[in-house]
Amino acid sequence: MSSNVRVRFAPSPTGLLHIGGLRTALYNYLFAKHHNGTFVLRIEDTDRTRYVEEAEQDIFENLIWASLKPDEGPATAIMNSAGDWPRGTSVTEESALGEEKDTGSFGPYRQSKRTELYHTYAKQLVDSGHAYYAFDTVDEIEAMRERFRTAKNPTPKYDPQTRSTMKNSLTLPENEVRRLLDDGAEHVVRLKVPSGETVRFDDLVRESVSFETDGLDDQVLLKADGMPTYHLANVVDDHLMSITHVIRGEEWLSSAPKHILLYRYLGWEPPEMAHLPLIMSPGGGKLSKRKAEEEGIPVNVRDYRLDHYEPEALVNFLAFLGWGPGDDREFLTLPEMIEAFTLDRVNKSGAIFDFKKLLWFNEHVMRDREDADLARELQPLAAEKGWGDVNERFLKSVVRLLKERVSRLPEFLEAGKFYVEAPKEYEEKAAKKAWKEGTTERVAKYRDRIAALGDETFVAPELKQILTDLVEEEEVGFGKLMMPVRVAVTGVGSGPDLFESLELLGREEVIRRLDAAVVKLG
RNA sequence: GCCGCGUUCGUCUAGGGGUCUAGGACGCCGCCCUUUCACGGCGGUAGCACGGGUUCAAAUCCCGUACGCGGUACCA
Repeated sequence: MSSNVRVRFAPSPTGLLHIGGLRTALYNYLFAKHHNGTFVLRIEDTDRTRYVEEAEQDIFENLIWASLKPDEGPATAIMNSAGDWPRGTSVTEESALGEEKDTGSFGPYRQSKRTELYHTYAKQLVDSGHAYYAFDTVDEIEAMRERFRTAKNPTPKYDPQTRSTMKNSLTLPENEVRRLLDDGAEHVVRLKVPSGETVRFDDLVRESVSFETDGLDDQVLLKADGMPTYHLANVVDDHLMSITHVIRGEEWLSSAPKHILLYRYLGWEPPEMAHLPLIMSPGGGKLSKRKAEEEGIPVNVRDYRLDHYEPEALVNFLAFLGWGPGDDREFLTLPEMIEAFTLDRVNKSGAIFDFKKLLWFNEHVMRDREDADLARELQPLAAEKGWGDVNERFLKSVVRLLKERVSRLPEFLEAGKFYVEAPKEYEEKAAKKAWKEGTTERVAKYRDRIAALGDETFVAPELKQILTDLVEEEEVGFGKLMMPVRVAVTGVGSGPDLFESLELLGREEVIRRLDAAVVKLG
């Protein structure tokens, strides 16, 4: 049973999907699903100068990777695909934009394909006296700002005061306006903002918000290139697409009153609005690409996908940046989040991106996954890293031994490097601490005893027993032999269970490494 | 500058007049477990921005200040 709740995620294809964008999408998705509603994807490609070819594709891929598949959206191969997308893989080639039909009946879902609509409504606004044509060039507007600029007002607006000095259909005689229009003179359509009014609305996150219209400028609705601005397009589309709730970032709060005015002048009921707190950089300020990367935080969702982060972890972490279920749970599956999600639990203040906490979520998700599953995902990475044709069974053992000590999938390859490659050198501190008087002799003895083991008996319990017996005979502590063996075999002083590791390496390899260490460290 | 929004441990948050000597989580520190390191378990550290009100009572309501953030484009 579906309700009439309809929300949209409306990114602009001006760059790769940003982590903040993903959170906005997530909250929209959660809200929609919580109410059995519809999650719409709309591409706001009205800025032709900033259009980035690969951006749209990137948005689709990453939404699907994060399990936030839109119910309605533009026509693409990936949108029409089954849904599950392989973790951590780039799929650009295989999923090239297709010519399939849109999913949903409120399309087209790309604003660049809806321009006639915007012109119709812009015309309607002009005819009803709530908008007007303006013929000023960019230079003329700049000159106006220069003219009215004062210390108190560094950026004069195009508003009821200044518009009377400009070239527009409010100041020009009617026949002149007609002539300019007929001649195809470059022009824009501007919203005629009233003076002396208060626009108030109830934000679902912030409650009552109000603005004085005197603080607003005559927003351009239709640009000279014929494209609408965000303001017009978003209002027209949200209405035509029957969007019931607009859930977007706080950076839009300031323009909300202009939207309210547009709904009013178009004679439409505005949707409910919810402005989400921004995701902040640890150093302060909106988490911008540059700022984040300076602090070592990737901002593109693609980076996380290609780096094999667990999508469930990223989603869980992002959900908690500005929202919480209200109880003590920290780990929630997507269905659990859907169940718990309400806008009144969304916070008002910005949330700083805590990278360590993301890693904690990632570790948790990884440890919950099956060894075989992780091994399968690891295999291509291992091959890439030059691990040779290691089989899945071997990788599964590596995963089992290392799972509790890595934060991200690729780290298996670093932490487990010694499983495929003998140490070239020994960590100095560890070697010095392990290799003392008599060590060489003891290691040699251990080497000889385990060398005598058969293939079936070269197993962890046996290897441990032999070492235990030997330290007893030698009357030394367990670590006096265990640590040197560990350093000899792995090169470092810490790591996963030694005997399991020896078993996995196999007799020949272990003997080789022990011999090498006796020579180098003895 | 102007407009708007915000402010509980370092961070994410619970809390919405008395049950708050403010709860949980990440991080950090310590202890335990242990063959090392981790994992895990236990414990600790640390916070209501400030100043005025209102009230018998305020982290919670009101006002102001400070600070932070956003907006101030023919970008979204």
